[in-house]
Amino acid sequence: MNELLTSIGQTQNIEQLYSLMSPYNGRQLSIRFMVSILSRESDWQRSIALLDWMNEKAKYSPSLKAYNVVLRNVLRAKQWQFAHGLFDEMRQRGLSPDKYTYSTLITHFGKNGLFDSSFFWLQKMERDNIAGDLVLYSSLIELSRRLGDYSKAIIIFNALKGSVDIVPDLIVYNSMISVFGKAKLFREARHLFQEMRDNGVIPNIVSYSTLLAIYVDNQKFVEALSLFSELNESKCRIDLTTCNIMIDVYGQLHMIKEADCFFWGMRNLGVEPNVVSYNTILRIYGEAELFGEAVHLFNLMQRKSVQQNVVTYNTMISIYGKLLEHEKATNLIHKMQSRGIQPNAITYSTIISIWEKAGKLDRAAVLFHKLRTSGVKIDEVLYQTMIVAYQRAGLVAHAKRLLNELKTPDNVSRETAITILAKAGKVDEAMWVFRQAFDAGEVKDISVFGCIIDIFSTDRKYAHVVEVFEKMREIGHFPDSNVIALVLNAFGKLREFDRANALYKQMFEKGCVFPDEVHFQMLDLYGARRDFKMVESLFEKLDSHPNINKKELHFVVANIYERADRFNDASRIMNKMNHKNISRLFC
DNA sequence: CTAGGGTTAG
Repeated sequence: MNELLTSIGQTQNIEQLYSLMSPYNGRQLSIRFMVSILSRESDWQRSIALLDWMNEKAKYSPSLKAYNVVLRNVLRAKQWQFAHGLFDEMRQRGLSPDKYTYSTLITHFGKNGLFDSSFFWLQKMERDNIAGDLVLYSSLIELSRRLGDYSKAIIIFNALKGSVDIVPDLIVYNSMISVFGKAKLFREARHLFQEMRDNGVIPNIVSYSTLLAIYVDNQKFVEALSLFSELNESKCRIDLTTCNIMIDVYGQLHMIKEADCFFWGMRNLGVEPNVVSYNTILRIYGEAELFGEAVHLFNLMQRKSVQQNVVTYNTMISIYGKLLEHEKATNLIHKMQSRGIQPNAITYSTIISIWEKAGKLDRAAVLFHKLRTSGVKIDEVLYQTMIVAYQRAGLVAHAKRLLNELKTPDNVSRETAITILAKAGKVDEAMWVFRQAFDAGEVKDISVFGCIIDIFSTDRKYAHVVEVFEKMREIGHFPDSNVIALVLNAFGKLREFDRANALYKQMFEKGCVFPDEVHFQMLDLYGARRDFKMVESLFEKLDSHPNINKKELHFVVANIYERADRFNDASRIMNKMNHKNISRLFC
């Protein structure tokens, strides 16, 4: 048997494989043996051939395990169609897919950005009543997070915590710190540290650096510094990523000396700076107009063994732009290409702005045209940069032409076109492109939905808000707190109170956390409908909720009663708050 | 037989 295994491993093609197996036609090779052959096989076509041989020639059917292994190989080879076929085949053979089957399908599709397929398999799994395990839930949370669907990630996290046999671990918690942070639910993100400890999970350096980065992204430097000192008091050892974040913190706080000290002192902490550390301090030098230091550091990187990357060049190009040295900036683009580093959309938008400021708009226009015809990926910032360049140069007609061309986009995705049109206030055009793109199944990015819901709301096109929201739900996205607030508002304006109520209740029950404003908005809606029973019941629910600003809550509710000319109720609410404050003094 | 987390540039 071992001989057979070795010779199968050495087989070159499928015919040879079949001839090797043919002496065993009709004989019972053990299933375990076949699975061991299959799991050694990484070539997806050969593993399918082996499976076919089992099905057609051998006198037994391949087991579920065998199919799972082949499926893994097919998915690793990114043969998506084959994976679907294989799944159907196993069903036809009376095999019921198990959690490994689904886990493999869901994670592989998800890792490759095929999110709808991933959720398609998840739904199938749920229909089969197969319970997911921790790793599967964790992958789903990650998937939703990468999609920007933070509400969905939160809903999955709550489902996970609600199940009896699954206990969240360090990795899920760290993912969720990022999810809450990205959803701008900072209080919830911070609170997870406590929840972790309560559940016997000790936060590690990744937990700290995740939350640090969130604070920095949102300019919450006081919180960042306080968390950093908490980190120093903990047993966690500081690592490279955290150092890089801290250099950035000091830089953004304009504490150049501290940033500099941190960068040059990293080695003393036992942490070797990498290209991200260098890029960060390079940007800080540039922002502080320490141009000599910047140029010196850029050259130092080349002498040291730090591999410069596209970010290094983009940063340096922008520094030359600040110095009004557009020739030097341009030269850097050639230099990076000669070193095998390909410029990207950020490089191009940087240089277009630099050329525009240097009065070389023609050059920018030529470059932009070249990019559009050469198939380079043009994102919304790059496209927008060219529009703004035309506008600043007073060439309004050209700017308008670029906007017009987005109605039938060629080299930009329709998602990009929608966002640019929406942000430029071209509401009808944006909706037109959106409807077409949605029907063609091209709208996937949740931020596109958010973006148009935003502008329609500002434009008071409430029916449009609802239409886009429904389409968003149709493809399985959940609304974030901003979208919820806008949709509740739209429902209110359209006098669709029941739908507003249903949406709010559903999201609330699934454990979605919303900023206070969303709750207050629902209170407002109940008030507008003069449904004071609901006002009271929601008020009580929120009043016992630990994370809600009680003072504001009382003001909001009192205000609702005042507007409804129910002054007794208004003063009852205000008294309740005052009474509470007084009793707290004696506690 | 699967397998999940943090940092830089417009």
